[in-house]
Amino acid sequence: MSESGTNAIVWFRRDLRLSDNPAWAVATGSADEVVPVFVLDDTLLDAAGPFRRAQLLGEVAALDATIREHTGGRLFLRRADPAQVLADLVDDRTVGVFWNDDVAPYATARDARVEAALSCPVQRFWGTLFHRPGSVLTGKGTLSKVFTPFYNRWIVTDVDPWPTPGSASVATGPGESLDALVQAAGPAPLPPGEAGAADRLADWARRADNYLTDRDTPSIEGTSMLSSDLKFGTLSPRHIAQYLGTTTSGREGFVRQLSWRDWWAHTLYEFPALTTASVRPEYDNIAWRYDEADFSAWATGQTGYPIVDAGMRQLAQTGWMHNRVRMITASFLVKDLLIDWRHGERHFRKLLIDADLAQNGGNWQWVAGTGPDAAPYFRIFNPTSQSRKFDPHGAYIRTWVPELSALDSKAIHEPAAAAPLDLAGAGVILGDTYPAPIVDHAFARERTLAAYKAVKES
DNA sequence: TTTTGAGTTGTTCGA
DNA sequence: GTCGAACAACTCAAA
Repeated sequence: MSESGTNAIVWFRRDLRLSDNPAWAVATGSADEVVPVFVLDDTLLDAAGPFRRAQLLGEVAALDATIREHTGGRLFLRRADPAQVLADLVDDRTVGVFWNDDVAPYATARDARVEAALSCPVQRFWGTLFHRPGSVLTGKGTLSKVFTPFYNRWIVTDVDPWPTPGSASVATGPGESLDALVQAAGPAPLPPGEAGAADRLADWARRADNYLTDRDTPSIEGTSMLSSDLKFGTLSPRHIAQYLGTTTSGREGFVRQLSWRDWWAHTLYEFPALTTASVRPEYDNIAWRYDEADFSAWATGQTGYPIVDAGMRQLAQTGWMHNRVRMITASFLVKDLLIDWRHGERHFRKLLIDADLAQNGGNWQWVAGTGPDAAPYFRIFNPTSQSRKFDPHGAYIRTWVPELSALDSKAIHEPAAAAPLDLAGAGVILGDTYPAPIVDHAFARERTLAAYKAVKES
């Protein structure tokens, strides 16, 4: 740090980029020198499974490299309590600490604590969202509980103008080394940093026109693959939307999904218990069953429903799952096994590279029918129909459930109903090389309808 | 205040 | 095989 002149501290959290970052931009225009800081929080690190952990560490290392390349400075790294780290950095030359806010309850509590511990001004921004919470409201001034009215407002809401970066120099103190942690975690699953994100966005722009049709086919790359960038903030949602435009129905449909992201974030900000309590409280009275063996079969991809097993194995092996299959597997846990959605939410949150409290919690509540604007409870996915419809040739199943790969495209969706000769010819022995279904869907469907109906009538 | 219309991604049944 | 309607009835936004 320079011996004289003012400085501004930028606390990076889940906005791991320099471009289109309001906290960074304002800070670099507010002082002679900027100190970029990242604090590794063991609470968050421990909550992350191996994939997100490796991605996070890769992103932090990449941010350091970007700062070095573009400014000659270094990211100041510490593994400690953020309130302590930041309070120690502040001195009488510090004009302020700058960061982009996060809607997660852990983050809002932590940030309040940090702000209280600091003796200098704090400037907070909403660089991780398209529109700030509270800025997209119904005519009555409330957050819409139905998505479409939210979207209709969202799409016509003016964006807050974001400032352009200033010319401050960047401090060079690197703090602690991450090398040991990075080495232990292994390489990031996705090419990290703004460079990796820019490549993914450019790639997506070549495919986005087909989004509305291709997004439902898990065997092809029909989705953006930008979820990790939105999680870690290597891309801003505004930049994504601006880059893609809405000139085709596919692009428009994708930008609509960015609106869903804001809606869930705004919802979590207003309802911090999104991952622990049903938004529709009557559904917290459902008589969930918790069967350890069933949950384990689901988590490890051994349910006997090939599309479910394929998805759960993709998650376990890669830290990512195709969106259509996230719905199918989540529906299976809740509506076929009648296991509380919160168990599934936690499992996904642990393993997903892109796990985001608002998105994961909101979408689990959507699947379970317990959330705002959720699927009606009687709309129960049939995993076999979903499989036939969205993986018609079984290509996705064959990739992740190789013991079924020799079955033809008719038999592969439902091995338990296949002819014995077909199974034998494909080397499949139910209950041995591949599990028999752990539950009968028709029975499970009736069981779930009854359980949901029971709490509505009480 | 009352009314009206609409609601991410489904399934099943019967014609 | 394809199509439309019923499912079961509710909540919410907006006029």
